[in-house]
Amino acid sequence: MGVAVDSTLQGIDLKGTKVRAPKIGQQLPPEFFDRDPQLVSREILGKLLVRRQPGKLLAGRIVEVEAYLGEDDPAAHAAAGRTLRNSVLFGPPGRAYVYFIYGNHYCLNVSCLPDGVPGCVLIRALEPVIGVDEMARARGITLQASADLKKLTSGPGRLAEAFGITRARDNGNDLTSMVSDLRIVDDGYRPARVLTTARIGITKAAERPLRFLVSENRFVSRAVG
DNA sequence: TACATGATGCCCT
DNA sequence: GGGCATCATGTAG
Repeated sequence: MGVAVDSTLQGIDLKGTKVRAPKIGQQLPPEFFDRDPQLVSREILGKLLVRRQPGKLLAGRIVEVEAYLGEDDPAAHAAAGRTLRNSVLFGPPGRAYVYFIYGNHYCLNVSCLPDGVPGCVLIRALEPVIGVDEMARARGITLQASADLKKLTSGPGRLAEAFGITRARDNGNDLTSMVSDLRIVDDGYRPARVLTTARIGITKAAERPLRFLVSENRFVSRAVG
């Protein structure tokens, strides 16, 4: 293997296999997500997405997200109103909204705003922090060069696969609950600089600056420019 | 019941 | 930079 991993965490086994439930950081409360998705987007950058299961611990730092609003946002799944598929968006804040796209990929969002008001943040890229080997296994990738790390979680479909996120398993789960195996925590890290650009891969309302990313971070799905 | 679509990623040129 | 796989979902008929 021999691949170096940039990490701001210290004293943690990066392979994540023999870690005995370390306190990674502070659990984000539901109130954090009970706000405008644009504000949540900015502030969720730098936080850790954590998957904790028996014999498995994964963590990745959130470095790129997009905000999706309500009916005033034509690109949002909530724009056409509530359906069986998007009902999580209309529920309480801090829940996982997972959808299946292009017959191949899952994407993870976090619901925002109070119960009854739709809105979410799409997690688009992570910087791998804990459990790199497990992520590589899940992605079917052999880590040989440092550049291979970027293939693990740089993109919404990629990170979902690396973390084993599926609709059947995670949709509707409370990311702010201590008993949930998928959570978002704050370990104190703060991005030095946040950039804002147009959202990626959409046709409607494509000009709105609702994509947020950590400046200078190599794990974003697409460089600015 | 049929059909059009898509908040992607991978492979090829 | 462009083509395309692949299927759950929503909507029209």
